[in-house]
Amino acid sequence: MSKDETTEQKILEAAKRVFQKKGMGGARMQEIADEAGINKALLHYYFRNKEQLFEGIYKESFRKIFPQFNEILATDEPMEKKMATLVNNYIDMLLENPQLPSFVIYEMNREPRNFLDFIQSNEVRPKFDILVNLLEEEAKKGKIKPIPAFHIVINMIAMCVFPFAAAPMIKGIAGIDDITFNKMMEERKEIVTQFILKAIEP
Amino acid sequence: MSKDETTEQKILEAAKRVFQKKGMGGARMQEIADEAGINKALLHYYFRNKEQLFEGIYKESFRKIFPQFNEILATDEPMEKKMATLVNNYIDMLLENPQLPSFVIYEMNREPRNFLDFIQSNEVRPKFDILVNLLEEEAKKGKIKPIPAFHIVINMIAMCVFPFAAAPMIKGIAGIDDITFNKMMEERKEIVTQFILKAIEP
DNA sequence: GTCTATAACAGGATAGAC
DNA sequence: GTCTATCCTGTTATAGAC
Repeated sequence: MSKDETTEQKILEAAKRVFQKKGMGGARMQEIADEAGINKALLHYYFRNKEQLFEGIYKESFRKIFPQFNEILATDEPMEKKMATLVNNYIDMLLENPQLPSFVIYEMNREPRNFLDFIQSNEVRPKFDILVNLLEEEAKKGKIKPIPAFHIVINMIAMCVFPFAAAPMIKGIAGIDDITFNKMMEERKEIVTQFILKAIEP
Repeated sequence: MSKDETTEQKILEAAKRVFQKKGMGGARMQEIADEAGINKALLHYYFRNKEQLFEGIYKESFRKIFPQFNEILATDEPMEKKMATLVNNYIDMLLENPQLPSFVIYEMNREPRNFLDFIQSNEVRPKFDILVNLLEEEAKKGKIKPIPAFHIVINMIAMCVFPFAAAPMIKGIAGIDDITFNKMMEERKEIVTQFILKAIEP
């Protein structure tokens, strides 16, 4: 943590770590203050209350976890290449933010209303339909199997995201450490891409 | 809720609902008492404390979420049939316990040590290795593609479990209600099975 | 902006009557 | 077994000095 960060930045980083690990309910303002190297009062000086601090972190998580397919899909690469890039980028993002899946899954289930309000704001609305449309077109052209496109998208996201959400289980059962786990996830980029492309071959 | 349930049963059912939705940290003894139609004091009469009540619910969840592959895999059906049965049974269980994935994912990330202790007790230890072994044998025989078997198993579980963990997102984005969601998950039994079998064809 | 001290409250747990 | 009332600890939030 560099020393010339502003206090606000330090707070936000600390809050991110603590909230992502413990969730809104389990997080403690004291712990966030400690992590940021300040005290509780100053925390409240910057963010009136816990709720407000949480909202910021929560929204930021959406921006990352909902892939913005637009740029990738706008290229004129063939579908196979686009799919590979999507999987690669998504797994890369998750390697950098491994706590994101469990955090968002917990919060969206704990307070679905809150969650739904967020994703209806234009700012963080996920745009799966672009990918769904692409797949449907490919199916019409007979270039892929006519599986309902929505399920293909869910499968792709599931295979990318789930291992991170269930990381403690995978590490525990396979008996591997963090470094080996990360290597495994690197491997998955290629494996998941091939798995999907093979599955949707006509 | 039938009226001749014992109080203990009512408590356990209420606790299950509340804990699965809110987790250990977010759950309130008051809320569990309300759901069970009793008061807090009586809750403590039956279960000394929150921790103890929680542990029971948590362990029970493992028993359900870790498929005991043994019986299914012990049959002499062909591999394709076994895979189909696994996916069917797993999705059926999840349709009956839709909150299970998000609950277990949250708790295993919140307190990994606790989680690891549990799955090392023989009672709830998952037995993925049986399926891994089967797939490796099939690969040796050249009957399936030589993809690392561990990844195939993760993919299978991911495609079954993830949609339930991320249900609020799927419902919100697709704009569907619970009934439509459940129908979609029924659909997935066949779709996921075919998706996997196609993907691992030699 | 940052701190110490403290108010205000929520939530788990217990005492004791019935 | 079940209730009401209460205690006690931990946590959020604020007041006020520097």
